[in-house]
Amino acid sequence: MAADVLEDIDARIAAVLAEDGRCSYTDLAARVGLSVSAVHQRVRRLEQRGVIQGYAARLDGEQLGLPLTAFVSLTPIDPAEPDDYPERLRVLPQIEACHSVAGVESYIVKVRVASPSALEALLAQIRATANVSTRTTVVLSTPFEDRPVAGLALRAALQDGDPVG
Amino acid sequence: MAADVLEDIDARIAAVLAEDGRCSYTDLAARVGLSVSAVHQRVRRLEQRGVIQGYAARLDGEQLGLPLTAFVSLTPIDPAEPDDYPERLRVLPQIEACHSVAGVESYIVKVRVASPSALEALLAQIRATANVSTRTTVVLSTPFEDRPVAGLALRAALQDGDPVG
DNA sequence: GGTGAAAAGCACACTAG
DNA sequence: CTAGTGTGCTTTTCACC
Repeated sequence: MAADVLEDIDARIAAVLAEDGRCSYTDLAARVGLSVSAVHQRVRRLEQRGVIQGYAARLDGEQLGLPLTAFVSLTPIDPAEPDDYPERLRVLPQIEACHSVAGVESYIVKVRVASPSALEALLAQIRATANVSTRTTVVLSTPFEDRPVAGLALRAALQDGDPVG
Repeated sequence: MAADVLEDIDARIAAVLAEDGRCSYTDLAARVGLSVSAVHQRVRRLEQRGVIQGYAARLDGEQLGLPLTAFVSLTPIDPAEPDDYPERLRVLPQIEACHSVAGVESYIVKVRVASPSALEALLAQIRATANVSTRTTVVLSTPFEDRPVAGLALRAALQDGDPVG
């Protein structure tokens, strides 16, 4: 389905909304050089097609009382088991993301917790609910995160349709 | 217990905005059971305090022509070098996040590219600009990602102030 | 695909209690 | 914090190109 990459205008709309998710259609229209209705229509189409999956406030984990981030790599203990790990892990709200990966381990999950002891407890929960062994990498600091998807900014800046990669 | 965790109401406001970043103040007020002016004031305070750092559209990388995600672990080649890796890496738009971590490697970055060959090129760029060796873990699929920060949903659901973690 | 105009709704800054 | 007022802007739809 990756056959047709986004149109240039749509890419620029997406780029603006990736940076400022609350941008008004009026502003958006001015920035991309279209009428308000046209922009509105395009945004709705992007939402319907699932290119825009939603809008979210970016929150500061530290100020929310969850200063400790870590990546946990999971290795199944019983390889014969059905692979429903994501469903099992989904119930743990401390898990922010879950990726199936190619490598020695099967999954990488990103977690956010309040303290080292909370991390300890969470790891126990992960091992118990998913029947896996874990390897944990603690995050010391995060210079940057959640940057706009690659190429959008570039394409928007260049105002052309050159493929980026 | 974390010195000053968010007030309950603020946590619920943050939870709503984390899920629906374009929610109107009118809706928000109805959902958290406050007047519009009060909610407006609280949101502004949360933005000023940096608890809410901004708003972003969540985009589908695959549909944007960047179907390949990977985690790249970096190890400095020259340990005597000044540690300005984040600044050097920031110029590469394919890098979505950069974390300093405790472990064998010094950094983990998350990248999004169009193809395996684009990944190959990016890895060369990373090694060249940061003078590091790399270890790459390719993401096969992402069952979930960017979930609302842990505890917020819980606290909002329970509508009380029990600590989570 | 695009425009522009009209009605309804909302943001925002007030005020007073 | 609530409640209300008011202006201007935004959203949304509709007819039309």
